[in-house]
Amino acid sequence: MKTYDFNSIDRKWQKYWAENKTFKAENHSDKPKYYVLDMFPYPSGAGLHVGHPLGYIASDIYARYKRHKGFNVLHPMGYDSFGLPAEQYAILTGQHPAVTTEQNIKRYREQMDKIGFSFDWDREIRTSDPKYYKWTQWIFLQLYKHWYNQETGKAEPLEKLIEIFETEGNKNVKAAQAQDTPEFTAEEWKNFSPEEKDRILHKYRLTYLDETEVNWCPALGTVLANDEVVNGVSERGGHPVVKKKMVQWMMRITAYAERLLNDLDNLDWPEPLKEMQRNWIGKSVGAAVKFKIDGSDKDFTVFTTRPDTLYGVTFMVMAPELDLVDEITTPGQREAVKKYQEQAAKKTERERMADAKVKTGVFTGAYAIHPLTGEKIPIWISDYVLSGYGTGAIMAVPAGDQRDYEFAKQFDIPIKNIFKNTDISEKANEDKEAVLTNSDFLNDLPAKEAIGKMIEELEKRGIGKAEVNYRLRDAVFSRQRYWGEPFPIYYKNGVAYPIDEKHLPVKLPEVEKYLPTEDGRPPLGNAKEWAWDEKNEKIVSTGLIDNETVFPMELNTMPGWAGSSWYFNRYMDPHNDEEPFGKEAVEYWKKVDLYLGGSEHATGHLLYSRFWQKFLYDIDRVPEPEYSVKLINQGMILGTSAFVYRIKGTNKFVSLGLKDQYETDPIHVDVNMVDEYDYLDLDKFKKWRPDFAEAEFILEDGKYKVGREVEKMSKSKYNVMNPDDIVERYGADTLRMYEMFLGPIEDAKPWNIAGIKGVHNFLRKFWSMFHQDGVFNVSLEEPTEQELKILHKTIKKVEEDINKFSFNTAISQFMIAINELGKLKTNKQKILSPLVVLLSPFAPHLAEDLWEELGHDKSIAFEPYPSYDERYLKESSKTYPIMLNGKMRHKLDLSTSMSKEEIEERVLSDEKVKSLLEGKTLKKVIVVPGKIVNLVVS
RNA sequence: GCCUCGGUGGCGGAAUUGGUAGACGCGCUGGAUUCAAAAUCCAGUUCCGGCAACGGAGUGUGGGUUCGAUUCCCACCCGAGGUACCA
Repeated sequence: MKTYDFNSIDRKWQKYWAENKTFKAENHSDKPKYYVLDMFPYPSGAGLHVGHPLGYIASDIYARYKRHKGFNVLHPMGYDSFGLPAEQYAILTGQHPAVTTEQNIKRYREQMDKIGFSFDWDREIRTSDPKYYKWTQWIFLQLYKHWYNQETGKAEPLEKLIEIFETEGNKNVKAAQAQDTPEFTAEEWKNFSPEEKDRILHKYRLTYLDETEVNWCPALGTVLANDEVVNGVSERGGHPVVKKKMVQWMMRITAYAERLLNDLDNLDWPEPLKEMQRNWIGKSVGAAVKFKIDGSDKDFTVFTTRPDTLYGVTFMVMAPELDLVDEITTPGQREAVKKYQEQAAKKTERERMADAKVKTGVFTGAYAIHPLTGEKIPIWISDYVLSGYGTGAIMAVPAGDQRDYEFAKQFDIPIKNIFKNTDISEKANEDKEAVLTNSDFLNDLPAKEAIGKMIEELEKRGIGKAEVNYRLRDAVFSRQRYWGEPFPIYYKNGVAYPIDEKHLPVKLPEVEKYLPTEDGRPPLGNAKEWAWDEKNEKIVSTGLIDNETVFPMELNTMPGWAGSSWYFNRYMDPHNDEEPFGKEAVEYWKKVDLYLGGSEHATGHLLYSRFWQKFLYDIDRVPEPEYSVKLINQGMILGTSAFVYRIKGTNKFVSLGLKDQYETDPIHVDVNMVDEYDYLDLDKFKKWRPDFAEAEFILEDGKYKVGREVEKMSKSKYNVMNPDDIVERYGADTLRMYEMFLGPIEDAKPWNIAGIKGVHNFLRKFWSMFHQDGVFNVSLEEPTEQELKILHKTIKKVEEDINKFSFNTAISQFMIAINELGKLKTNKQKILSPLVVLLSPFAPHLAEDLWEELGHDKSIAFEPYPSYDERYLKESSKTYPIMLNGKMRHKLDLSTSMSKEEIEERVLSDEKVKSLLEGKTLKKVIVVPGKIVNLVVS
């Protein structure tokens, strides 16, 4: 007898879709377009685990749903295939990263194919493919050739800037630029040497070289961007990170800070994610105030959000790294200052954070002059002031800032109380409602009013002005790595020059070793063919470098986020060799309509890609300033780790229930060696690792019970579950539906297959409705009113749920329908046929198969989505709860056509209601039609 | 510390312009089928009391608004994520 044979159904239809290119998206269509995108994966050696497909399944359901709704759907997939693990594997084994990457991609593809995604694989892209990174390099060059004009609020070609320089110098130019840009006239500009001009232009470019303090990770041998450093250690591997000054390529993302911040308001993104980006950008509004240095004509500027507290300043603090510190330090203090600076420089990020509780610092011996009172104010240095934020110097107001307060207490600096009726003997008063005193013209004002007044006064006297500051910093774009995009850059006399666009892609050269060179240069320093012949415009052997005609090329590569910052646009036109993507294609697809991915990319990929999109928008390459207006975060699927407990210093393992009697170390064991009742397979365990071969056990009831804990899924925790086994055992449709049934997409949830039976049963029941004794048997009879009601209710609810991305409740609706129809033993074609279409996004393999059995010769994928008929949703009567003071006491079936008055009359005449009201006074009757009747009694 | 989100049965989770709390699934209990088991089907399943009808309690805790609160307001407790000397 034939049964629901999911394995052969899966294979049959996966083959069919591939052969017929069912999901190929065209760039022309009469249908409206819809673009559904998943964050593409990094193809790691471990393969897909059950967490990866969660988002892919959700987006696939929605993509398939949209096809049924008559949309031309773009649903692509690709690989973020440059990255660290492949390179580290190469260092260990000598295997070229391209080879392992290729293998991993093959495995990923096989696994994805088994789940039945409706991707258009003809559009697959890989960031490590020269045909792709050609355009990543191209975008880099465009950034290199543009500057950010704050007057027009967008990026403009450098030629335009040069024009301005030639006519009026840079005096009136408002640009995002380096802080140390000198001021010059048109005349001076014309007299600059070409090198000087280059150097100056460099200060304006959107990508530029700069010696900056970077996060240097010695263990990884590379620099890291701020978002790659978590709690003072590297995100990958958890290695210590130190500050180091290095010349690096930078991305001037700060130019876009305001737009990146403002445009968040128009995005339909999860609120926490938007909040993370807002905090990361960290806008603060305040004032810049100029302080003169006592006994010198030098001055310096501080940034403050509380200019109203200027009268409370009792000392100044500078970051120890600030150049100005050396200039102002008095001979007497020189040694102490130097010692402190050295200490501060040596600290790792982590140490600095750990030491944050106690304020440290040194007096420079110098004094500043208070701009309003003329008082002498001592200047200190301390690492609680950061060189990278604001001007790296602050005015300290111990009465109004807790950090300044602690510093003052630590070093016995006077604290001047500038707040009325406030006790500051214990801590500073940071309340903005506090009213000022001892503050001259600001007396009796709260901060809100005083800030504006102070700024007005500062501007009038020319000693300060309103200013906005951002926490966001320019992004480091260089990595000392091999497996990334090379820069199309060479160096002549220490100045960087671009390699012309027509020579792209600049292909990654072969190297013998993937480690840095012996003299500490990045891995590309090992390349034999890595020099630029300027005359012949081609890459030649490094041995030919003469710095006359042949020059060294850039040895750094681009970071992981380069390729992922624009891939969504490439999918629109993935095989274009003339442009990154054609105008016509982007005009058609415009932007991503639905983007699915994890929130861990909030301040990395999701911020950088918005930045590049805005740049591409400015240079008129894309029609939208935001590439993804709707974004959903899928939650992580966590693993359920298993532990055995080894008695300290022995090779003896004690079962969970008895472990408290011993001193033990918990050890992760592979979850595949543990059964569903948490009992360990001892034979497998002994064979697992050689040092366990002789293991002894202390059992309870003859068995070994493991401990369980929910953790992130990872190879090292031995808690990874692969989707392949589930697909083999239950079929792809069961995996798809089960992952969705687990709970809301956004929630993190531990993986357990306890409930998978329920979903699998549903699919088998559904199959059974079309078959009798295993033989296809569907009736052409007209459905009854009752059957139609079930159908139309289901259509309505499922569609509502899909539109809310509430796939777990949509699946519940299917189960309810099947239970109800099962009771009626329905096998009518007119009921089952629309239900198959409805189910198709969730269980596409089964749906295709039943669709074929129903006599169709085309894929179900483009079948119109059934619509519901209101008439079948109306109830003729409803069971009303009858409540007494809000508590349910009785039920009555009443016609839905009755008016409020009729309902009230009918309820009050009911015998049971009469008996309930006995001995009580009825004060009020509340009737909510279709919902409840509430009797208010006393 | 600050920001954001959340707290509902044995478990995953439903339900909010305030209106029958616990849909659906898992698990569990009983029954049918079977020599038996698995599978399947039927019934029950928030907790307490009761054979039952029924009664009482109940959405983290305490208060408030309301005829009526999981939903709104106030205070607090707990958990998750983010962030941390950003002046």
